[in-house]
Amino acid sequence: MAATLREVAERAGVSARTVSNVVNDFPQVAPATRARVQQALDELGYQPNAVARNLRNGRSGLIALVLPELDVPYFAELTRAVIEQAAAAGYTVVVDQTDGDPVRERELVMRGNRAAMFDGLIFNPLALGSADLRNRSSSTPVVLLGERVVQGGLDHIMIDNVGAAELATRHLIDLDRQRIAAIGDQSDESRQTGRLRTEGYQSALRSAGHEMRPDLIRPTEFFHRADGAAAMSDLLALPDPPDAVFCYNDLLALGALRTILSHGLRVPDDIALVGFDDIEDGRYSTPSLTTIRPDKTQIAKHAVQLLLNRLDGDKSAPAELSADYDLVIRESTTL
Amino acid sequence: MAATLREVAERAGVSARTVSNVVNDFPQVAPATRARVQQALDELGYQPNAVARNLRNGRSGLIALVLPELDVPYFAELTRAVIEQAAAAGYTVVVDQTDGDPVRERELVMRGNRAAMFDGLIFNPLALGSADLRNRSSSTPVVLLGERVVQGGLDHIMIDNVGAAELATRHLIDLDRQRIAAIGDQSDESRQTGRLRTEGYQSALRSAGHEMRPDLIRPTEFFHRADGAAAMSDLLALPDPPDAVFCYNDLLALGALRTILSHGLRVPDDIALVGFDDIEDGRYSTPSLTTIRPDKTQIAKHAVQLLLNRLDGDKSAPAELSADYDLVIRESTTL
DNA sequence: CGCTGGGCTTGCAACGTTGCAAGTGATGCT
DNA sequence: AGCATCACTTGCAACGTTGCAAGCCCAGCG
Repeated sequence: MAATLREVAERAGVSARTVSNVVNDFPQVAPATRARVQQALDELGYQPNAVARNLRNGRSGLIALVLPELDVPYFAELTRAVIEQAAAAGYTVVVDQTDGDPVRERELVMRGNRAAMFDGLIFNPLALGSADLRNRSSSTPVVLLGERVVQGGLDHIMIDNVGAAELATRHLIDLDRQRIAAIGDQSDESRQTGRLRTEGYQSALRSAGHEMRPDLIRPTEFFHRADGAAAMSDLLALPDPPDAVFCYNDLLALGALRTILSHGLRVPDDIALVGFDDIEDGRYSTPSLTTIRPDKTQIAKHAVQLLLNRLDGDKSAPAELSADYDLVIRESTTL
Repeated sequence: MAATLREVAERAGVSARTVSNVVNDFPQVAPATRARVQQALDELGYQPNAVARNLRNGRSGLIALVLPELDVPYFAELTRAVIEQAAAAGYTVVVDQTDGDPVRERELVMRGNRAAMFDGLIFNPLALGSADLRNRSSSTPVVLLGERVVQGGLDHIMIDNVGAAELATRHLIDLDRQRIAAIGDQSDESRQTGRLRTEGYQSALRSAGHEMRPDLIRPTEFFHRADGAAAMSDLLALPDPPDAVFCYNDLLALGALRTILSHGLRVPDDIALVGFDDIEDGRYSTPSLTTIRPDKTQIAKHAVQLLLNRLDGDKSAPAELSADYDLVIRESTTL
């Protein structure tokens, strides 16, 4: 069905090469010829065959974005930004979900036959750790997103999790809260996010001279609403429950919020709440959610730019870039 | 860097064709040869070049999912389902966002050079109407999602919007609500969703003998939280405000909920609320949201299956499939 | 011992595109 | 008139893969 260069050439009475020159806007084509070829192109509705092009010039024009879950708002918003950035550079993004499954992550990132299709990868690991990533056999360039799993050796866009968690916790301290809990700690070695945020949380408490109560640090398996709701139930069941909670992401906070409200308590009057990620849901909850806002556009921009540099043969040392963040104060911490 | 068939062949002392036979598990290869080739494959870490393969057999293995916004939860959840279904069939999904911009929709779906890259499209139109879609010049098969924009002639997966809206409204009637409002009407010809849901809403009111008050039907430009919040403000400002609201999607309902609560009113005591889509946010809001739940997995399954059939040369008449839905009753309508 | 057949392997060509270098014809200069 | 120059156009080859049909070699049979 689709017309080829050769067919257009025949119709216009020129060579395929000349048609190619017209299609690609090469200067060395006589105006008259160009017009004639253009007409043939239009008549046949010619569309360049992307696959053949890609084979010819050795690139597929495709980059893969590999992340845990697409329907988690933070990732959905990040994905939007990555797609936009990549499109601006003429690249197309394929999104792959791993559900945090190490087998799927390995398959997609390490050597999966899928990999041969992509010029590069942007990878937000959940289960895969340093050991895995270090001996990747595939030569496709990767940029990592998220906390630092690998010490050097790979391009990486991250946020200062410790600093951000400190900022969030200090905000609660400044509100004169005495029993500040944390939801989202993770002991699992491969999941650094939780560990780093706990580090920041503790550091803030310590420098404010607060008591450190291990029972106020609640681990969760995932970062979903359900985990936040369950952890909050546990906290409320304590003999001496918290008057403030720092949740390691907004979904946890929204789950916790639901539990608090259904216990007849008020936010922030009884319990103040801070989240992380600044997803849209938190801007419209009641009360709206105070949160750490990472600059998602900047993350996407850096990631795509870094990857494109590698594709252009940039051989410089692996980069580690930190994205900006700030604290957005909303109703959940404002009396 | 990546090894080619020829290189493997040289190393194993056979022809490229034989290596290809091994890679593709063809039966006609002597065990000894197979073993030797396999070893060479392993040693070189051979990965088939997807682009060359695709050129050879005329398919790219790529389907595009074109939708308005990826970071709207309904679409994110739908996208997850489509990716899973497509992956099961060996296809890779490229997600494209149009932001409801008719120019971008046209570019992507009608003839954009992007289109030549995809074997097929799954398209959820927002701005493009029947007139546009009917004279598509591209020969790439399309399956449409959403309300029926085109009368026949194209494959289509839809929900019975009128029936679902009737069900939602009847639920509010059964609660003895007297002044039932609707948020999300759309006059724009190309956006049928709003119109159809209004139709169902009105039909339910009519058959229950309820008064029809035009001032209780609020149009919105988009289906975002902000639109719901604004429309709800207007409704509350009426001399005779509603005691129940049917919102045409969950985001509108969450926005409306926020407005209601911030006015010191209670849900469902003062105002009962029903949404549409069953996004996860609505399951964790306070109160949780009664909503129409379309079977997203089924939608994705039908869409992918229908598209794959077309790719396999199925020439049967265009199909119009309706996905199932049901009413999920939660706190926003339970006293 | 020669011929047939089957098991296994191979070379060629093509998918649609573009880089390269060579080709064409007309123009201008000496 | 002859030659260099220029503007434009072309054919060839190759990207890595696989369908096709032909080829090779050995076993088995007459």
